[in-house]
Amino acid sequence: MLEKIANLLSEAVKEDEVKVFIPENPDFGHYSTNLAFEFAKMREISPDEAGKEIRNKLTHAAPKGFFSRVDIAGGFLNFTLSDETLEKEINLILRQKQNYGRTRKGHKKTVVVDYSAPNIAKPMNVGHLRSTIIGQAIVNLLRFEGYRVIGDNHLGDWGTQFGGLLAAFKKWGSREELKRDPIDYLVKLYIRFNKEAETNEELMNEARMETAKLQKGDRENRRLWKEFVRASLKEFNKTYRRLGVRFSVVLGESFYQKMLPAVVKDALEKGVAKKDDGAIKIALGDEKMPDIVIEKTDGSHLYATTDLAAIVYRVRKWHPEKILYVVANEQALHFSQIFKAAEILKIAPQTELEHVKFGMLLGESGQKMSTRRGEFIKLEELLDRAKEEAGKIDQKSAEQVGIGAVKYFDLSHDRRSDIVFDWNKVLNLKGNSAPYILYTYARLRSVLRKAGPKIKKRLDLSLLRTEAEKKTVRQLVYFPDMVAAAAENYMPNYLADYLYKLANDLNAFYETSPVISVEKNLAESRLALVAAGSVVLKQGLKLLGIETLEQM
RNA sequence: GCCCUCGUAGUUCAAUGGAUAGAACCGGAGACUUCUAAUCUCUUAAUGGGGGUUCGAUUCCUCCCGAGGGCGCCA
Repeated sequence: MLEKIANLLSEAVKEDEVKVFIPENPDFGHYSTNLAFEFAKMREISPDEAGKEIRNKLTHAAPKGFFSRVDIAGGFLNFTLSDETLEKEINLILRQKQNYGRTRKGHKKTVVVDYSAPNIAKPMNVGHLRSTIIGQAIVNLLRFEGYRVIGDNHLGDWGTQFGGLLAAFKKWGSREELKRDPIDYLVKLYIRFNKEAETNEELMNEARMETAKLQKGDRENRRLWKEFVRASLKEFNKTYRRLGVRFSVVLGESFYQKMLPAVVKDALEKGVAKKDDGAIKIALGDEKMPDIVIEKTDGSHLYATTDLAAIVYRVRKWHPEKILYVVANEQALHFSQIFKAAEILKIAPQTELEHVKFGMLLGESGQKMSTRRGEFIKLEELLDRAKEEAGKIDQKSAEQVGIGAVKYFDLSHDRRSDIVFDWNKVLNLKGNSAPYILYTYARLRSVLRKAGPKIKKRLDLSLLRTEAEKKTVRQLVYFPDMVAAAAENYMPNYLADYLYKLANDLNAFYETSPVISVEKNLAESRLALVAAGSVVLKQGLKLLGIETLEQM
């Protein structure tokens, strides 16, 4: 709708960039534009005059009866949609159901979303939560906008820590224990390794040797490493299943190892990389960014090299329009370096690379959570506690409500800012939370069930005149706009915020407007509103990765 | 030292350069013989400070103060 009005305006005044927004105050209509300010300045006339001129032009361009009124206030033009338009829109919701708001903006365009990326042999902690939850929401949103989306879990399955792990496992390891609780066991082994290595030089050397053997393809090490990966993945998948997260592909860092020498060779041939102190570096020619090492003196490669290889691979394989990296703020410098290098190397000329960054989770003290201080909470533990908390109110829906609450807590924040991790806040089941919206939905569904087939869903807007009803209608129509804004800016919190407001309006409507016990025509109109509300809540939550419940 | 983020009610968070800065939690007062009270209705309270750009600044620029993060031949 927002786009439609912008197009109408832009057609009317022959101007490309027209900004239309949703005014917060409903007295200012459904949509507003500040176009008259700009016009006034350009033509040196008063905003009022400019407004009138635009309004005249618009009435020719707009379909008859589309707006019920266009007001001029200062330099603002305020558009109020006619009942006819609103009615059409609500009926569209009822007809299209979960497809209401779906667009084809991304038709024939591909986006790769790199998200989650846990490390093998380490438990997923709340730090991984954000990437996983935000990443999945972005994947859902972009698909809804018609993009072909490749969700890629860039596993941390390669690196020097495997040397220590291999050495430790060969010395003290037991297959049975690995089977029983793989990640927990591997962590214990790794801790023991680090502790003993402090006093035992020999152990460190062994680890280095094991790493080298693994990288050269030693059969035994390769087999063990694969076992670690498989066991860890099995546990991760349990968590992903709980969270409703699904990847298109899971290509870890190890996947790109074979490509690394080629990346280095290419960079050397293009004259972008140079040998320096025995290592190979890419000079970025930017004061704000240190150069990046892509090959160490000993010939081995690094994180940065892998990332460059991943770009090459993704571009060749999917020809994406964009690659999004849903990774924490802390890695901002790393990604600017990589993107700059990609630019100089010309390995992704048609692809936009973007770091979709997110803030840290801080401990309750407001400080960074750290493993050292024992503040890093395991993801599974968090989910279990959320479930337990929700179970205090209702056992049957505990898992879904609890997990929904955790997801919503994350997604309702601006992803870029740090969040203070407070159990009470995360597990809050009241107010601005998933359970609040889920509860609203369940009540609406209950009304629909109780009404049964006796009452038809037939909308007559002239009957819906209370404040609560009008607010709800207004809010419903905004759904496609909010989804589009959330998708285009990779900001799921726009949608979360919207759903909360909608639920708020629906609850007020629910309190004040009985459906079943009223006169037939009114009942039918209200039931239509209930149905439309439930459709939008369900689909909106689904895009955030939260499943609704019919009863709770 | 250099670079990047961020300072909004008591607390935790919102606000694509727009109109009277919104919520939630906490505190206080009310509402269930009527479609589910995990609900609803009232109520107190905020843009760190100084300049600037603009018709208009929480938002952009600049300085100051304060907080966090990053600057590895780690990932």
